[in-house]
Amino acid sequence: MSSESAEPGTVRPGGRTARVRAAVLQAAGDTLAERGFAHLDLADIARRAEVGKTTVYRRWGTVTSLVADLLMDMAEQSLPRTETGSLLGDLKANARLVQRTLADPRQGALFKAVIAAATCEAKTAEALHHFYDIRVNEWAPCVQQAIDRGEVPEGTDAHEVIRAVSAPLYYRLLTSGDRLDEAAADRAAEAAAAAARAGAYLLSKGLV
Amino acid sequence: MSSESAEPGTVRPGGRTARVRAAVLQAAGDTLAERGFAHLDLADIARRAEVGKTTVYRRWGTVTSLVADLLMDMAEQSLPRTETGSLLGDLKANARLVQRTLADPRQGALFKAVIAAATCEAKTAEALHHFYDIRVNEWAPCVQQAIDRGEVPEGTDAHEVIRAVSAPLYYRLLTSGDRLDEAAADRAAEAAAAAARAGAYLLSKGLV
DNA sequence: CGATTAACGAAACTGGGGTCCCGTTATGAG
DNA sequence: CTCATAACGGGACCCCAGTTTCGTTAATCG
Repeated sequence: MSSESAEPGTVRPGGRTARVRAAVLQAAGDTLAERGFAHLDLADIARRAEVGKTTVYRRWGTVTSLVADLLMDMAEQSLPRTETGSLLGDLKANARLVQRTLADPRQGALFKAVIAAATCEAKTAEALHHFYDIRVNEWAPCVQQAIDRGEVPEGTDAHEVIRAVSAPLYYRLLTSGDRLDEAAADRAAEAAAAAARAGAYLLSKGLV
Repeated sequence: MSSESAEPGTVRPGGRTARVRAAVLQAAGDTLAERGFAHLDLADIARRAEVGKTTVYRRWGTVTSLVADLLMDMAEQSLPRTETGSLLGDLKANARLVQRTLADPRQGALFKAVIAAATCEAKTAEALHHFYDIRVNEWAPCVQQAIDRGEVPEGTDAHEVIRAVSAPLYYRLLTSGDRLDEAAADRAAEAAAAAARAGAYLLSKGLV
C-alpha cells in the first residue's frame, strides 16, 4: 500500500538478483583497482559485468553508492586473527596482515579507491567506517589480553592501540611513494606496543 | 623550431596568466572543499573563476591535473614551526597544528579531496608526496634536537617520528567519523614521543 | 506446477561535459 | 612606443554518461 516500493533487490534477493549483484561488485572492484576512482562510470561497469546498464543505474544510481555496497560486501569477509601469546607478536601479526593487503597491487589500489570514494559521500563514508569498526573489533581483544597479562597499564584503550598499528601504514600508502615493506609493518607494531606500554593510550587521556 | 610548443603559461607567466591561475586555483579549492572530489568538472570551475572554459581545459586538461597544480601552490605556503624546548612539546605543537587544520571544515574537506585526487593519477600523487615531504622536512629538525639533548636514542629516524605524529590524525579523519579534538592530537604526540624514546624508529630497523 | 509481478535488459532519447575553431586581448621583447 | 604572438574567451559542435520507456525473464508463493 506504500506509494513507493522498497529498494529493488530486496523482495526477491535470490537467484538472478544475487548473480547480478555479485557480477557488478566484482566488476566494480576490478575497475576501481586498475582505473582508480576518478574516471569511473556505471555504464562501463555494466559492460564489464555483462549486465544491463539500466539495472546498474536502477539499483545503485551513483558510483559512490556502488562503492558503499562493495564495502558492505567486503566487511562480511573478515579474516580471523592469529594469537601469538604476546602483545608485540599479535600487533606484528596484525601489521603484517595490513601491510600485505596494502602492498598487494590489486588490493592496495582498491583500498585507495575506496577511501577516495568515502571522501565524496556521507553514506559511503559510513560504510567505510563500519568496515574498519569490524576490523578493529576483531583485533582489539589481543590488547585486552595484554592488559590481563600486565603488559600494558589498566585502562588502555584497546581500539586505539589497534588503530595505531594501521595508521602509519595507511599514512604511508596515501602520502608517500615509498613501498610498504615488512620493516614498515614491524616498526608500526613496535611503536604502538611501546606507546601502549608507556600509557599513551589510557582512556582517561582521550575521553571520547 | 620544436614541433610542439611548451605548456601554455610558461612563456608569458605574468599579468593576466597569473591572475587566471590564481582565480582558477581559488575556485578549485573552494569547490573541492564544499562539493568534494567526485562530481567535479572543469566547466563548473571555469564558471566560478569567471574564466573561459577553454582556458581551463587548455592549461590543466583534467581535474587531477588541476589538483596537482593546486598542491604545488599549497606546498609553497609553508607555516614555520614553533620550538618549545622539549620533544614532547614540539610534537604536540605539530600535532595541534595538523589537528586544527584537519578539523577545520574547509581545510579538512580540502585535504580529504586532495588525497582522493592523488589516488587517481601518478602525477597528482607525486605532487601530494612532495607537499608532505616539505612539511615533514620543516619539522624533522626538532627530533634531531631531541637526539642532541639525549631525549631519544642516536640513530632515530627524525622523518619517521614526524610522520608518526600525523598518521593517527589522518587515519582517524579518513576511516572514522569521530571528530578530531585536541585530545587526539596530544595522544598522537605522546605516542610518537614514547615510541621514539623506546627506540622504535631507529634507522637500522627500517633501512629504507 | 502455474500465476503474479519483481527485477532485468534492449533501445531510443537527452543534456551537459569536453573539444575545436577562430577572433580578441595584452604580455614581454626590442 | 610598437610589434609579434602567447594566452585568453565566445560559440558551435560532438560524444557519451545517465534517464526514460516498455517489453522480457524468472523468483517466489500457493
